[in-house]
Amino acid sequence: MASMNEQVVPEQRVIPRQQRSLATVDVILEAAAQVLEITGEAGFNTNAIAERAGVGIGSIYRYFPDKHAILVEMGRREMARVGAELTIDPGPKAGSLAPDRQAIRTFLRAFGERTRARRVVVLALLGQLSAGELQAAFAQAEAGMASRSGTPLDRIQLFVLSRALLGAMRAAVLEDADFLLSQQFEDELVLLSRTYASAASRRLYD
Amino acid sequence: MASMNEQVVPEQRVIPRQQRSLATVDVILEAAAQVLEITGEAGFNTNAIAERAGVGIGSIYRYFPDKHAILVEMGRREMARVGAELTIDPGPKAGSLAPDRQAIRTFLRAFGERTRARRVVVLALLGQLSAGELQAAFAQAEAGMASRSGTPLDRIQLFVLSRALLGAMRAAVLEDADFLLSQQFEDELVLLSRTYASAASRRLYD
DNA sequence: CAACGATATGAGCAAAGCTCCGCTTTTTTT
DNA sequence: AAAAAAAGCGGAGCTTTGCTCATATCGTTG
Repeated sequence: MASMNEQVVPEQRVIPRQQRSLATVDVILEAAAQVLEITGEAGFNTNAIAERAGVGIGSIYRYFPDKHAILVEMGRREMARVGAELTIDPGPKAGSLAPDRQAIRTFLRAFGERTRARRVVVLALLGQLSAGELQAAFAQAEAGMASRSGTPLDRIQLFVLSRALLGAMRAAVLEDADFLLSQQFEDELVLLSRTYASAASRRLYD
Repeated sequence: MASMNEQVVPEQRVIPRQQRSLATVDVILEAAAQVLEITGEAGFNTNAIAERAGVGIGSIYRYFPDKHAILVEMGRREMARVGAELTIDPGPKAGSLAPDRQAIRTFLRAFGERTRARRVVVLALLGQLSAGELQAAFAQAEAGMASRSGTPLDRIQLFVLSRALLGAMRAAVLEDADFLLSQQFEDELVLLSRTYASAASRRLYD
């Protein structure tokens, strides 16, 4: 269903070809983020977005099939930022168990930073986007865990590990946990990942 | 904010006193569930609910402050069913590590059963209800983990453990994982819980 | 049975998502 | 460079939907 190489437009809408239209899309998304920050989710409506962006409502619906798609694209871009930090991430050469920990820490910090910068936006995205819509964004991180050196996990184990980590991070953001950016929280997530991966790869059930 | 002893009515709405009104609330909630199952989230609107329930729209708003509150109450009742199974749960007498595992298994199975019975409803609830709205429902399970015999966890560790488990279950339901009711999935969650709790209580960071 | 609170109703209001079609700008064609 | 075609833009207004409110009926109590 999802295309792989266009940058911007979801679903059966027009693909922008001129620079003008790409700029319009950017303006709309930026306005949407601002509306969200200023008026909260309650005031997040298409008219307000159009007005703030200085474009007609029609222009929004030229590029987005519906209002929700705006959120989806915002999420995609937000997560791309976080994902980018993961790839830039100074992957350790020494083939120890280190990759996990480093990736988790990087991911968590990038996540935390975005939350600080755009709290309401991240909240809305985590709250409104479906699992599938967020999944693609996290696929990168998941792949990282899979390709870890010494611990081959099957698909169920990989699922459990990635969703458990995501669930803890998600909850910390949504519930506004004061320890989101703390050292201990990072440590706990790393510990969780490490202990489970180790036991799971050896299938130490009971 | 939340009251503690009324059974039915959220927020600043009228508390029903006559049997008739209690029945009305039940009828509305059942109709809401049916509308959700039949027409999906798209068709989940107040008019449809009222029509299916055979009551006026006004009657809905007599007992629910807004549409979302209907979902919240549905969630509360759904979770109460799951929670009930937890308390009935044959808690093991021998003070081993068993409580966790048993609770997790019971919880997961009850969860899975409700999902089979009312798939769309559970999906909508997990998708639409906020963390805080679901939190109360899971408080019981969390308390169970806290009062486990030999492993004292601090609040961050408890948060990580409970949200990680919930995150994995939630994702399995939302993403329609085929292994939701499988033995291995249960085993993995128990393993996750056991390995992390053990290491965390001894603070084995790195 | 009178009177009053509790319960029920549904027309209709207000707000918001979204369409439609005419207008303007940019690109392509000849 | 003019004309034609394509792409982009706008906003009045249609439609849906959440929700209110004035009115009517039911149930209970003295």
